[in-house]
Amino acid sequence: MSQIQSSEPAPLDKLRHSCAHVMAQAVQELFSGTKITIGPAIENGFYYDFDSPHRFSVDDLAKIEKRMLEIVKGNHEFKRFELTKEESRTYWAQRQEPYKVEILEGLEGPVVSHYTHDTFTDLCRGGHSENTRDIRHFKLLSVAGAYWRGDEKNSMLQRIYGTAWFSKAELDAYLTQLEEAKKRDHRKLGQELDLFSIQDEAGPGLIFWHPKGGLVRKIMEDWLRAELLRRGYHLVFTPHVMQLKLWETSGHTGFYAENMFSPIEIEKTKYQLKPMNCPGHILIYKSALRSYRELPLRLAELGTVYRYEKSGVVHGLLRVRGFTQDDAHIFCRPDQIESEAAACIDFAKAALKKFGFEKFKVELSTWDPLTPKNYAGAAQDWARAEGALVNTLNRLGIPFVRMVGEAAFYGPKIDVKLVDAIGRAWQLTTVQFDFNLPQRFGLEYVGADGQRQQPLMVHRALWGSIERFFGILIEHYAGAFPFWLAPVQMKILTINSELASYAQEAAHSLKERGLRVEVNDGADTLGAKIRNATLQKVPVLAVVGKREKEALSLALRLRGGQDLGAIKNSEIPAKLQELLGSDWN
RNA sequence: GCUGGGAUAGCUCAGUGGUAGAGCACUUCCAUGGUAAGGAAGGGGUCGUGAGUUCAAUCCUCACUCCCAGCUCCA
Repeated sequence: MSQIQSSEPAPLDKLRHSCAHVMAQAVQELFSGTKITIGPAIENGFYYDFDSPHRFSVDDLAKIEKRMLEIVKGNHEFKRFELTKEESRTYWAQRQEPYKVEILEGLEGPVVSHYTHDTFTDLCRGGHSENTRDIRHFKLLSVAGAYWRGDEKNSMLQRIYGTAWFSKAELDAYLTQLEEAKKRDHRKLGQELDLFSIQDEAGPGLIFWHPKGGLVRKIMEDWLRAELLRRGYHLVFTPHVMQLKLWETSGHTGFYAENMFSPIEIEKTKYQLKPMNCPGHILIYKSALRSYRELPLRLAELGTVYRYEKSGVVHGLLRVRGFTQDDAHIFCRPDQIESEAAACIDFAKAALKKFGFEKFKVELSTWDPLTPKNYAGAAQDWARAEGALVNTLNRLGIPFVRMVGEAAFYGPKIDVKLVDAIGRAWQLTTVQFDFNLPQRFGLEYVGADGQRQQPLMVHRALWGSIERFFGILIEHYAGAFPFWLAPVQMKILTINSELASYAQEAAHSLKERGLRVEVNDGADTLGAKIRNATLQKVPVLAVVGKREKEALSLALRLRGGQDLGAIKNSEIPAKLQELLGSDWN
């Protein structure tokens, strides 16, 4: 059932929602005492939430599917009928479906619609297939917990997820896609390619960057630092622990406490591990009397922060407890706010595009005027800040979704989200407007008229965090990093042991010319060496045999299979540059 | 944090109330091979941690830690 959908759902959504009804029927038949709640169509499928004395396991799914197939083959029509709310309440109360009774409370209008097929009826706004025979190609996927009405204060229901399609081909394609997504899971690839690890002995959500992952990170950071300097930022470094009272001034102990590690006490003074970089940059701003001529002052830091995340939410590189933000704080005059916000968005586009991302979703997160106590600052400041961000987005012609109540405690923000290989959306870029911290810290600059003024602040991170962005990159490229980003760009493989010294010499000379080259001169056969290097997704394989040695060359093969034949060592960089184009650097 | 499922060699996993096994990886030896796994031998595990039941626990019970799926929350 779904009472919150718009009037006419898409045909595929109708099919999926109908499939959810059929599943609910099967579940209620097979597991007595099961109460139904809601079961909408979702992207790629559907779910239904049940309250049941039975604990559903993956093994139950096959049983439920079998019964569903029988129901579907019964060629039952989906029939709509209406009851007044009062009639409906009686109906559901008699059937002992308390969740349906509760849903009714929230519905408007004198009558509510119901849908029936075979023996099953649901309170439902509708949008259904005509007949159960339309539902042929479905599969139940998983069982999980879900809070009633999505509120963690409510009881936990059991949710069964499934997928349904018009044709078998579409269903199979979707299931194959799920398999493919699993293969490019960054946690799996991170281990297989020896990029990073998370160690039980060290703690959850804390990342160890291995040599190869560290090298990719170094390349990412080099690109970013160069771009920061080119765009008028200053690079700074600030301490990881600072006195707790600084965080009281900033408001973090009040508004952000539940996300912070506990303070550390030393010599009777409390220190706080930093959850954000802003106060550090503010102290640098305050270290001198600033002139309006210095603004905008853009302070950037690859700043490592630590945040307490609930144990159930840490996830590979994508949700961690210690991470490095590509952070910056821009101190500016009120008349500069829109141009600075626009420059941030331009920078963000460049930073994502460089890594192969073209598509993303933009959200404008605003405060919720109904709960002002969750935010710092006055209503008119929030309105003004929001107006500035809306103007910027409109002027750039960027479509966005407004997210009420999603703002940071100190100001509204523009967020950019990317969708990963498995369809999850992850927040990366954030551009946040802040009129609050400048006030709390008493920031000033001397205006053209010699009067002290208060600057405004823009917080921004482009990749969000290097860990998260790296995780998404691994999945995006399925571990096959483009040549310029690959930790090992070329692997030289010897045919027999007599070629080891020539291979080392060739590697040395290519390294001198800036290529990241490794040699495999071990005892494996050539076939095994090729297989290993291929599994490591090395972009260029270079085979050395007697012929190549005599011609001072290497026989190159690109990832993907393109055979370049033997090329003289001295000509290799130029040849690769020519072939690889934008992947070269 | 919540619901459910897990934790056995570096990795992927099998297995049993009488203290363990495979494949890959690793080491050594043989082989010197031309584009996705050459052959042989060997080393390696307090079976996540701590209690309990038992003559005996990797296996059964409980607690904890961590991991996985989802929910809630977030960069």
